[in-house]
Amino acid sequence: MDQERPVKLSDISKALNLSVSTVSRALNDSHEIGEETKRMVQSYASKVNYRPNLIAQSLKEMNTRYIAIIVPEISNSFFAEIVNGVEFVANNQGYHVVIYQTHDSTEREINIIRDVARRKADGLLLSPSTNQTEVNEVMKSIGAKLPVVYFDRVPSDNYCHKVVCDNYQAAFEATSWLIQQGKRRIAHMAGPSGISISIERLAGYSAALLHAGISVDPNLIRYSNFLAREVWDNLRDLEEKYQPDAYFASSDRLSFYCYEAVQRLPEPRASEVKIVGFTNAPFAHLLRPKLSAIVQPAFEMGKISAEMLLNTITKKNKDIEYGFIKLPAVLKNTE
Amino acid sequence: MDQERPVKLSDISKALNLSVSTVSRALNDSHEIGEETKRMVQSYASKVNYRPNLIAQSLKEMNTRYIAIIVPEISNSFFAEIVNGVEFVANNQGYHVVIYQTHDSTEREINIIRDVARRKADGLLLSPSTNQTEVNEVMKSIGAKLPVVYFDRVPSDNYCHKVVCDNYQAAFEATSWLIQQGKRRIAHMAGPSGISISIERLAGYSAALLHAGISVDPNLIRYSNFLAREVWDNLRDLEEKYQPDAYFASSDRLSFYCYEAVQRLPEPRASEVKIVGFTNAPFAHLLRPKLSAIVQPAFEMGKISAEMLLNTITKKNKDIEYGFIKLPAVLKNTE
DNA sequence: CCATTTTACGCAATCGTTTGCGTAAATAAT
DNA sequence: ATTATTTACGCAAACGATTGCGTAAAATGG
Repeated sequence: MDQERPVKLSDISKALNLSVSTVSRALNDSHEIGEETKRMVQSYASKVNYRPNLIAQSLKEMNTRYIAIIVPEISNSFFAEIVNGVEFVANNQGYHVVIYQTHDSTEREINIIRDVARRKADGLLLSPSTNQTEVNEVMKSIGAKLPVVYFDRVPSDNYCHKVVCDNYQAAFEATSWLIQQGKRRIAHMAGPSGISISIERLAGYSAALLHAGISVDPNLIRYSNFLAREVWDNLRDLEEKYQPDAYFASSDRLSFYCYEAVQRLPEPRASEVKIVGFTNAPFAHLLRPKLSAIVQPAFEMGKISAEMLLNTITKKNKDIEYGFIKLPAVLKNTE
Repeated sequence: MDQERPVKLSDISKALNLSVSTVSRALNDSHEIGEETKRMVQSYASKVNYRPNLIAQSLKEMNTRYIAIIVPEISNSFFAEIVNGVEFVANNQGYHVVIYQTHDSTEREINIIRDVARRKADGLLLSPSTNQTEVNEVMKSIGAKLPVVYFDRVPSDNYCHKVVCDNYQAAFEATSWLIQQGKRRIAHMAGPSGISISIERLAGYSAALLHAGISVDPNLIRYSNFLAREVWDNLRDLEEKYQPDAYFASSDRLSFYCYEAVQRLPEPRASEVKIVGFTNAPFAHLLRPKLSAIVQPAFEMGKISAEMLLNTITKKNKDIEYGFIKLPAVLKNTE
């Protein structure tokens, strides 16, 4: 028969005529409990299926053995892979990973950060949608030593832990590859102008053009907020006025929206225009015509982020040594 | 200056020369606290950025105001949409949603369920990878009144809450459409044979064939565990021996693995073989040749699941009335 | 054989909240 | 003016676990 109510230490202590503290120590295999008593307690506990109440434990220990990760959208393969890398490391060290998504809403993001702090997560992995100063505000206001590692989109200052891929290099290579294919009028579909990844990818794109002796035309650079409508509007405008011969899309979603819009163009443009974009979608290589992909080492990024975070959690008394890791991305699905 | 340590009730009570209980009541707007005192306390609390410790609250209240959802893989668009539906409802009612993934591992699934119980989540949404009797075992052993709603993959018994899409109908329509297209040798790439969705989809497939006067050939039915390798092996074998003229794939991942394998076949088969499969991938419609898609109302399923769960959580004293909701799926991307 | 250490356990405080109950002072009722 | 009621607050227990400290009994030492 199944008990109606989870069994707790005092249930065991009553049943065995022992004190609660003795039971607790016996279950934790303390040296100050007799071997025989330990066996008694442990066998009884497993018989009645005792499981310590993690809330009570957390309150006492002031840690929760879980870390939180906040991402814009879990369905985005890039972030899903990051989460998998994080789980891989965290689970090995006995930590659980709690996933939150912001759907690119600043309000949600702030609420989640506050909640994570109030629930006393042991650490936080964050790729902020929100602008930097606002994130700083929130971080201050929670008034706690909540260890944070930023990934993908990171603050510019150096007093925090950061894990990114080499966006500049990746954008440089992608753009250079398009140039090698004979393209000269390369449009850049960029993300929001404020955030780190947009800035670095734009820089790489510009550098590649200049390196090839092509001047950077601001008209060919379009910012948008990961929304299909904005990408489509930008693309229509570009097509009407400038007819680029290639597109470089700066993120997963932008890549697909851009690809879709190009495919809807009348021939021969639909098949002539080349597209290269950041994406970790596992099925991107199935598209015809091809979508050339800059693939980030997302799983690895997740692993490293989690390792950095867990390090600062366990060595929290030591002086902090801020880390900044930058990993290479690779260009795939070229011909 | 930011405080080093989160401020707690006793900090406020000392600063204001009040008792902790008075402070607590003042912050909770209790009627037995004077208006002036309330204002004092509230303004001071917000000045020092007081946030109640949710762990302590949970321990006292014996609820946590969050629900857990366990899915095989968050990168799977179907499950990601479900999660979004769940969040939509839960957040509106003041609940947080904690997402876990099993990666189709029974061991992970069981560990997660145990952990969810120990952390005293107020409820659980579950699409079990694990076989039914084993799940029942675990549910018994946690010895708690943890409300559960099953979705997608559900147990066969009627003493639980369930939300699914009409798999039989969807499979019937998909298969019938292939028959209308003139296909007769339709292979079925099915999921693991034990679980509800596989059984129902197979039934719909078979019924459609019989309805059209085509006999069901067991050789054309292949089970697999959502692994690319298995799908590819099955497909190679089918191609060598039976040369089906169409494939019906029974899940998101199976659809893409199957599509990919077919595209690698030598022409003219690659473009002649028609494929229809379950998928909620947002970019499935970009594929050429087409992948016809059975799209499940995932967001809706998530919403309904969450509503059912929150109902049983808040009305837990009332007698339980088990619900079983079945929603229609639609066939898209046909010509 | 007595003094000292070790063994094995219990008592009580603690983590940060909430809440039932008790009680002074203030107000209202008679 | 005396009693009854309300108002506004404090004390202490509780949620379930962990742990420092105290202390009998047992083991050890000289």
